[in-house]
Amino acid sequence: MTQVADSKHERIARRQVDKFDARRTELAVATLHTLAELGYARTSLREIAQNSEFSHGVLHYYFADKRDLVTEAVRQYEAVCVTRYDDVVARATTAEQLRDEFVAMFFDTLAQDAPLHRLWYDLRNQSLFDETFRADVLEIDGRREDMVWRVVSRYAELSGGTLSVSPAVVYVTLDGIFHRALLHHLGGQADTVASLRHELPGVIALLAA
Amino acid sequence: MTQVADSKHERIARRQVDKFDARRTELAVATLHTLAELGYARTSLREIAQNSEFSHGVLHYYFADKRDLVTEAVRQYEAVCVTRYDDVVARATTAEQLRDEFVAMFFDTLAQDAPLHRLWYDLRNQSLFDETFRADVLEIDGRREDMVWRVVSRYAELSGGTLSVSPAVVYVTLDGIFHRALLHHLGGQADTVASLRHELPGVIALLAA
Amino acid sequence: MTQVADSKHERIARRQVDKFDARRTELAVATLHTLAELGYARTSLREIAQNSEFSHGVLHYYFADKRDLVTEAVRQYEAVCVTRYDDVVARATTAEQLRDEFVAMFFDTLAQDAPLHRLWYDLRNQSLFDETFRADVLEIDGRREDMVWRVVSRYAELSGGTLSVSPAVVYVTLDGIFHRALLHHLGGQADTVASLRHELPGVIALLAA
Amino acid sequence: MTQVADSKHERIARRQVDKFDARRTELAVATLHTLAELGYARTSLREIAQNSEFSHGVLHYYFADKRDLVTEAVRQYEAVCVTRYDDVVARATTAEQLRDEFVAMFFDTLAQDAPLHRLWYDLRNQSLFDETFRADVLEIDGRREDMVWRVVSRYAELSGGTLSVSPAVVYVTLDGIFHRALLHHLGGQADTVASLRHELPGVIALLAA
DNA sequence: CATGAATGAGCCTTCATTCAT
DNA sequence: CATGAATGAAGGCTCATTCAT
Repeated sequence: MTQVADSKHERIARRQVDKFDARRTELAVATLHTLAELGYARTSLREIAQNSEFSHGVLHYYFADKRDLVTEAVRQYEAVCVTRYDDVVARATTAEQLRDEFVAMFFDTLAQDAPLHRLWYDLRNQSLFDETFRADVLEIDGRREDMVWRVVSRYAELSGGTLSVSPAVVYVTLDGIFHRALLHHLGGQADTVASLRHELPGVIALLAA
Repeated sequence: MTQVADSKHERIARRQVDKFDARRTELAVATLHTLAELGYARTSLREIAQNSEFSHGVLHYYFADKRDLVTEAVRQYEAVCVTRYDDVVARATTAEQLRDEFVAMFFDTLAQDAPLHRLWYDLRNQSLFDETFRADVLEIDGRREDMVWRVVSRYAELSGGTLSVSPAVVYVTLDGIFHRALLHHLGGQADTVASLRHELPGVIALLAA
Repeated sequence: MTQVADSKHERIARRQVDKFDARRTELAVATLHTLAELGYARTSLREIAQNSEFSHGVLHYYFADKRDLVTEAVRQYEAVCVTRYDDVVARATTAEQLRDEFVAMFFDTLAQDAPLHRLWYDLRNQSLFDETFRADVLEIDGRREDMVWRVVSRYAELSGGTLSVSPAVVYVTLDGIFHRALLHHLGGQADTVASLRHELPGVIALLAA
Repeated sequence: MTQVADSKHERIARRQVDKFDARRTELAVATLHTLAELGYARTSLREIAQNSEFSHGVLHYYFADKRDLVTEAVRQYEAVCVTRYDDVVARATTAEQLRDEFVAMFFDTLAQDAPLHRLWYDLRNQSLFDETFRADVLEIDGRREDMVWRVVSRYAELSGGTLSVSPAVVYVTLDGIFHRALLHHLGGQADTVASLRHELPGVIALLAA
């Protein structure tokens, strides 16, 4: 009977853990939007709570502190942002198609998800000062690198080219272009963004010559 | 005699303006260090003052507000950081020499001035959310781009190569490498930094093939 | 059941709103006393909090800013101070009784509530410089005028006299006497106050001759 | 010789005292304007200095502290404001003329010197909280009372009427009208001011019936 | 579990005052 | 004498965090 009771307790406990985690995730997602809007330093827990359907007390119930909450939010970002181009890679049959679809999506998400992207850069930057997020940031950065590498190496494959630089360099180059385009996009300088868009195919070709 | 008196007053006034500006600069430099240590969001005026030999009231005496102070601090950064490689360019007689000295200085300042560099990235990031510093940031970013371009175009000249990408792409590529090296340097991952160092000459060669 | 649950929520919500408002009022009253003691310009939120049983953070929890708090405090004052003589008017059966009870209460509240009255004059004065409170001040001033008019017109009615001046002039005259009496009361000049008291009945008679 | 030297010293000392006082007066007058614009509580010594041709250090040289300065400024106000109607009284030959000229000047200075008048009320109000200015305020108030009394008693003389109320009541009535007119003037309610102007002659007649 | 009342450290800023020059 | 550099107390306000209900 004890055994039965125990397993019942276990089931309940497990279910509660699930519920707990589900709620954490829910709160983290809600957090992500406010965070993206205001940036890490300017976002208060009250603000987050007000933009959600929860009280700010509940944030402290589910998260140890602000860092814990933001860390969880970053992980939610990760889920979305490290596989973005995988479909493009999967369905591409020619190098040109891959390149063009990649470029299109690249600048599409730039405009669509600008706030979310700047949050990513914000948090990656925090990790220069604060170890808290560093491990998560490095992991996500690695996955983004992998994602980009999948695109460019597939491009090389399709185009018969060879990659002369490391995944790291490929990543920082494309990410650098993205970052700069974002900066000018937010600054309202559409022409600079357009120049970068125009130049991107050539850069890809250069990397995988 | 009035004239004499006037010119005396003028001399005094000029000297005082000089003194005022000198003190402003002094405080801006002190600010820069605290800022570099803690990051923009975590730096308070009191902290800055405590790291100087003055009271925090002095900061308000010399600067209209925090924004004014930080802007001035950024300008101090600029003075140092947008001409760093000019001597290297000036004295280089061969492409190899230019490239090697550039790489050496690149990783030297990375290690030496890591806090200052991360501050730069921090402020550039702030400008994604807050237009306060955006104009200054864009201007400095432009100057950094020019600086990098001077290096790479001189390299192409010496090596007889041609540059197939724009200054913007050259900049974001090298700056992306720098940023990533900084992130790993601060994360204690010396091996990643070493890889990037090892790869940098090839990247330069690729850009100016 | 949803309905039941909703109405339960509503009841809770209502109760909380009540509690919230009750605490606001409580704090506004506490504010009023500190304000009355020190005057508007010399009263800080920290001081107000210290004279209450709460921390100063609470003031910011219940009030948007200092202006909001002081406005609420003024409204508490209003509730007390614009109907003060209404009972006297209601129960008076003869002009003499009305006049005498009015005079008695006039100098009674002068002595009893001197700090509160000087606060009123202080705030009315602020509104000469700062329009923040001007609307509230003008409204309260209007109500005070009405209150005084009710007294004097009832006096005229009972005495068979007629009022030859406007409510505004009646008000400024009696309020002027009050203000001066207050000034001398606080200055310790009891004799001047006594003179004014002695003369007040005649002034009322003159106004409603 | 000692005596001669002494008397020389005395002469110099006297002259320096004169110069000292002259400078005090000069600074106090300059102060008055800034004070009138902003009100007592909102006026900083820096602001005063900036609106004058002096440095703020000099204010501390000539005045012990802010109160000392403001007290001196009030005394400058006094010089102007307690004899304003004396010429009107002196030249009046009929009651109507006196009354009309008084009313004209009354509302003229109201509009012309509104900032100065509100400063007076501000300082008179400070004295309800702060003994510092009380003696000066009471003295000035007494002189203003005398000034008003000279007008009204002369009016009674010319019109053959008798004054049935004390100087104090006459003063507070007319001053009350002035204060209210000022409040509405600054509040932009010209109609209320016009009503009061229209009614003022009747009030004077009533007081000196 | 969830709420929101309450706390108090800390931030930016203002300002009277002191004092070396 | 006069200046203005420097100080530090104090003010309004924000916010992460705690905790009774």
